[in-house]
Amino acid sequence: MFKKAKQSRVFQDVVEQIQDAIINGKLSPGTKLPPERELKDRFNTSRGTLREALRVLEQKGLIEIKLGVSGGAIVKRIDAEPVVESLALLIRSGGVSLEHLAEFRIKIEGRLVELAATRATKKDVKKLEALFNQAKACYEKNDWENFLKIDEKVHTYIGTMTRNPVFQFVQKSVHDNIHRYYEEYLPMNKQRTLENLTDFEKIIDAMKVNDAKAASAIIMDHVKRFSDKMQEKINGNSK
Amino acid sequence: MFKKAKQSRVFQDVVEQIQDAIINGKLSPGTKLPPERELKDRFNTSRGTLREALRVLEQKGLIEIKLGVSGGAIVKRIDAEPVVESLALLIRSGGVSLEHLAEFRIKIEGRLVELAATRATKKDVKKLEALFNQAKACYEKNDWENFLKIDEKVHTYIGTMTRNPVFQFVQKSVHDNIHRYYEEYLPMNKQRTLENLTDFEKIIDAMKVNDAKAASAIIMDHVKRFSDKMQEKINGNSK
DNA sequence: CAATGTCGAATGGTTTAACCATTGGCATAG
DNA sequence: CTATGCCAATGGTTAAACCATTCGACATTG
Repeated sequence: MFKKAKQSRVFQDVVEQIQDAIINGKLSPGTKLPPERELKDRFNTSRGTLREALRVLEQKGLIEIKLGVSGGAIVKRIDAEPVVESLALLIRSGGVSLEHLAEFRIKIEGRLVELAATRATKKDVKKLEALFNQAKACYEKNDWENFLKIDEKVHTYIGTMTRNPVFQFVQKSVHDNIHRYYEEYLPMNKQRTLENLTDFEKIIDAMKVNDAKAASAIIMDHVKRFSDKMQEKINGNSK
Repeated sequence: MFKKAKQSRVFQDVVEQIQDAIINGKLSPGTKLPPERELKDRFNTSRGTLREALRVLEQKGLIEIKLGVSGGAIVKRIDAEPVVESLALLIRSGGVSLEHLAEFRIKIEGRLVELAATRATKKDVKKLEALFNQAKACYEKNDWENFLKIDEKVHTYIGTMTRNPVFQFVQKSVHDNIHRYYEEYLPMNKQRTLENLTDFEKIIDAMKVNDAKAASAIIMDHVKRFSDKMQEKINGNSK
């Protein structure tokens, strides 16, 4: 019947006005807002209050604030970063275990790769091959740290290949957060890295011919195998 | 080689300290932080700066601020709200279309229901049946608005049944945002509501016997059917 | 005694005015 | 022309005061 009475906080009104202007395209990405001392007059408020509004907008990822002369608030292109960050907060605090994450990956990543394989272009394959060569170089130099970094890039890039931002930020959030566990519980070695590299090569081959079914099967096997190993390790350590 | 030099903004340091304390469980949900005038002394900063930090924490969904005597900042239980909100921003600004969301649902929701069906308890089935009866009552009273609300609750509850918070967050974020589109582009009618209700009943039957495969097939068909209809409607309207 | 009204203190919200810190351009010296 | 250093614009921070909301304590009234 009734809505909650709107709370009257001046800075919220300022946030809404600027946010609406950005969403409606009245302020495009790259536009510089006037300096604080001018904005405060326009909104007929104090600098402190205005700055609280700017903090909120910054946190929402709508503006970026630069220092110095010719600094100020600049309208940002809206991206998935705030989603990834808040999802990360949830994961880090919300009783999300490695097992939860692994289960999610096992169920979901096959489908994501399916989509990526279906939509893979020659350019995508080229990009993947470039990453493969970097990974191979790390393998040969026994540089596990950078190998893992490239591995994460690969997963993120495959997310991009879906051409669907929802998949992209889910993939990014999961991998951002799973990586910490990897480093802690599943230290790489020559054999494990080779295994990873082999899977990677197989996936590229499947992507080349847009074989969604094959690509999906490979990744699901890959994820499952690594998750099981990590789980073993964790159980073993806790004994 | 080098990391970006940390920018020196006092309020960011305050945010980090409080955020870390919350994430590490040193501050549990429900805990009240000291009043601003006391916090400012503890952090050795001014009230203005402290308040900017509180704004950021509030926006992150980590604290809630109440007015009046015995008011103040209270640590919140972290939930999916910030994810939902930032996702909504992305969608509203055109970064994510209905098509993107629908594609994601079609690929993912089957897997989620699989898991839910596998883990369904008698209590879960009872809860679903209760929701079913509410939905049926709305159907008979032609109360579409509340029907949709219950429909959303059902999807959220099925997310809960996975016993996996990652699935829960994703499900909630997607459905919160897809719902707006439903109301705008796919007004319910008697026939469509009945169709929805029938699918619901079938899923409950599958859940009762933990038939993951059947439950998954039903939901995937359901999602696909409704997404197609909505897409048709949108394409039709834009002509 | 119970319901109601009133007041005051605690706390967040806002304002003002000043100063500090960073940055980039411009003037000046070499 | 180049390099140095100064200056002004702009965000960051501080301090002190006042306003607005809330809630408990106490008084008033029936």
